[in-house]
Amino acid sequence: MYADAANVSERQLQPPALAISTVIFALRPSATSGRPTLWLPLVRRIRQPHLGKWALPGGPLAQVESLQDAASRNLRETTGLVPNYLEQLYAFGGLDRAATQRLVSIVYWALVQPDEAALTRESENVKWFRADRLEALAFDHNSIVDYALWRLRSKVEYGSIAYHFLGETFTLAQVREVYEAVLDRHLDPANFRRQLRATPDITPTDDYLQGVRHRPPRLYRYTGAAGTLGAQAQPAQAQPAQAASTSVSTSASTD
Amino acid sequence: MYADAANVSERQLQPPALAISTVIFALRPSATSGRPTLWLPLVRRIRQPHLGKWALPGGPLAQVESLQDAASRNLRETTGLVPNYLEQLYAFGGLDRAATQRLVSIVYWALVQPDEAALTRESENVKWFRADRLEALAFDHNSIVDYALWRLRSKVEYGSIAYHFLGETFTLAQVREVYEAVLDRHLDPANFRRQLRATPDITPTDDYLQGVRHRPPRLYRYTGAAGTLGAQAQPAQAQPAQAASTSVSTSASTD
DNA sequence: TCAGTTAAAGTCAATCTGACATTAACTGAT
DNA sequence: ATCAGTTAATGTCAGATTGACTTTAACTGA
Repeated sequence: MYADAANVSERQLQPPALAISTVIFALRPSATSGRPTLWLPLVRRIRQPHLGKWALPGGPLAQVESLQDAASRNLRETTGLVPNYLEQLYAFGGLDRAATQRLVSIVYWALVQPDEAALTRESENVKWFRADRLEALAFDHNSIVDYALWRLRSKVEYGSIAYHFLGETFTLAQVREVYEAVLDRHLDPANFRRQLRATPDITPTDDYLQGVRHRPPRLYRYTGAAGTLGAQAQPAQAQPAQAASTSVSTSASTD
Repeated sequence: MYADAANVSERQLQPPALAISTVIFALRPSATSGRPTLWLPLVRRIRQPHLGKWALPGGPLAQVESLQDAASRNLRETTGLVPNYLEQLYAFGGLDRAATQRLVSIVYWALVQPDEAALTRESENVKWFRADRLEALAFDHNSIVDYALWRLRSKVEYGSIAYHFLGETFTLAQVREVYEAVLDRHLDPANFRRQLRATPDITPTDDYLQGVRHRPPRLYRYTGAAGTLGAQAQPAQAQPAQAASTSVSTSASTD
């Protein structure tokens, strides 16, 4: 649309191309063990460069939308997903990210609940992959996913984003499974319970999960700050950092 | 150079303008109390929009440099500063950040040591300001500074960046003063000492600070991971997140 | 009714934290 | 030369937190 007729010297004068991509995480049962594990959806490249390889969903930034809106819209268009957690990850701008042009990618990361993830418009060119068993992706997308995984792990250790993997109500064991899948280690059920019961943001309901072949566990609900974190909240601002709850409304912010 | 002759419909087709800015922090003694407080350098706008207002140092991204190199170069050119800590803060891309054009700013944040800060090329158009007493800045730079302050505080609470405010060797009391200035609260000297002595990254030297009118305190040295953090290190990657120690070399990374 | 399973609550030692006390080492003033 | 003032450095102790483990509760399916 604009980079096609440019020769090298003209290209020098053009600003770098700007793209938005998103790393989306969801928990799905492992094919083998059945335990929940981290998965992410990728789309197949249908043009050069890297034609045929799998890549993060993404696209150019339209003039009339904010960065987060661009990420949200692109996600919906390419995969059908509407995440309930969406936050900026990092701006990648290395010189040799793309062979044909100077490309700066502003990357977001998102969490979706299992029922949402099940609605993905999967196809020949859109598929879910296990996050820990990725093949070679297009561009530098492998290292971007690694960085997103690192960020996910540190945020989970901090506290209050694990609930975005779960539905409205959940058992404490389900929360523990999220932690175990993300951090990749076993946690003592009794101690984990004690800690969760000590945090004020997670409230017991009067309901119990039915249909299990043992004592029915109580259901809980997350009642912390709106769509996002609790421990270290980001400052109330006009446009920036905020991880908005797009399940309510993409543009409705808390201020 | 490129946005000047464009009418509205042509502008729609152009990619958003890309700029790099940096929030630089240093500790300087307060004019009143003498205690160290947070300061940052700003540059006065010499063109529209916001002519005459103070703003974060920044400028356009050149085609041939990485994002971090662009931040580093721009900093050196506008203020003369060469920070020993430089990390990406956030990409700001709201629709109404600049009146005349769609502008996406990738903002970095930096820490400089007092002796480095003293070398600033101050002038009519470059001045240091107390971070907690800022007037109305150009664009959305007030909220960007607020966000950078929030990030600085959370990173300091975590652990190992406070040393980038200090020189090669330092007393434990000086480290405590950094914490107190950044977190803005009093810390018990005895307990603070106990915690620092427990971390392996901070090693005692055989030297003592001379010239004080009381028992001379021992000097320590930071011996943790290279230029950046220690507690939660970012994954080894080709281009991205890394906060590089530019006092060694901007491009020399650890991998 | 019993075996199997997980929920839920409790125990206990080890560790960590915050508040505070004590002693050490220097300077500057009398 | 001694003393008051100041901060360094170490120690004490009660209360909170953590990790490992035990016990009892509540369900299902054989």
